[in-house]
Amino acid sequence: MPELPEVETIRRTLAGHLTDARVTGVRLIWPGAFQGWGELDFAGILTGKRIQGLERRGKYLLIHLDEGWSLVAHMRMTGRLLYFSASQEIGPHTRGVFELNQGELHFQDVRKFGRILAVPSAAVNEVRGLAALGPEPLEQEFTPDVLRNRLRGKKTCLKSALLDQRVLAGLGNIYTDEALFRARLSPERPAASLEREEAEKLTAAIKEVLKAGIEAQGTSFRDYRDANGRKGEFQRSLQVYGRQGQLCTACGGILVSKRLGGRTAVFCPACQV
DNA sequence: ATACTCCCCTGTGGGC
DNA sequence: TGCCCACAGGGGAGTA
Repeated sequence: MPELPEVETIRRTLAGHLTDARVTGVRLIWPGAFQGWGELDFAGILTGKRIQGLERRGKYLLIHLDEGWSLVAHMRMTGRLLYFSASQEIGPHTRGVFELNQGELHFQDVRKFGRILAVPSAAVNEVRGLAALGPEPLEQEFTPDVLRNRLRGKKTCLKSALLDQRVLAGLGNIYTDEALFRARLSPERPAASLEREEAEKLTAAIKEVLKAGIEAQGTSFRDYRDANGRKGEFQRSLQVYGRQGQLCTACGGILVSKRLGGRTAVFCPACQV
């Protein structure tokens, strides 16, 4: 579910509530979502620790605790981290509750794909998935040259390459479709075929659409909510995602959807070349 | 290494 | 109306 703008919004809406809070207890309702470290169990690691700060890397949310521990959380498709200032009844999809000295943090996840790991802060970079993460698209270091280098030698289409978190971190199905439309590039283009000028357009489009997504506090196409349970607004600004069969906002043609690398891409076959 | 497909789950919406 | 199937903001395992 959450892509970079949604995870960033969760981080921002959670930071004020959690920073300096102490974990007083942990209730694992569906333990499969939580993983400890070696012989140390998840609840044992957390209990008593104080939260020092929150960090985002790609679609991962890192919650840094004192005494050298961190939580690595990934929402996958339907995960939510919700903060409540007072004790709150659990819902049917609540997989775990972090009791704090002030309030509670609930992890909800309909599809049970999301995971939260407790790891030594020094070992965060070794966590599978995090280890091979590509560059952060909103950092200055992410340039057209970097993008072209990352796509060099790839045999897949542009859409699949952009979804590969090792190429760059944080794009998912919504924002790849939107970025490709803004750059007027077809998702079917061979990833390695971008000319210099096209890479410039795509780099700019990726940065713009992610910034706009963050500004709108994410896309609530269906499940996504921030830490306060609020929806985002970016679904109102989507130009292609979910609009197959509707009119292209640029040329008035019909948007098409096509399965590429196991995911659905929506695009304008006339505008995007 | 790279690039596919399948799979993990539950809920929903469209077609019949 | 009800049933069945396909599909859903993701990514890991397994396979060529």
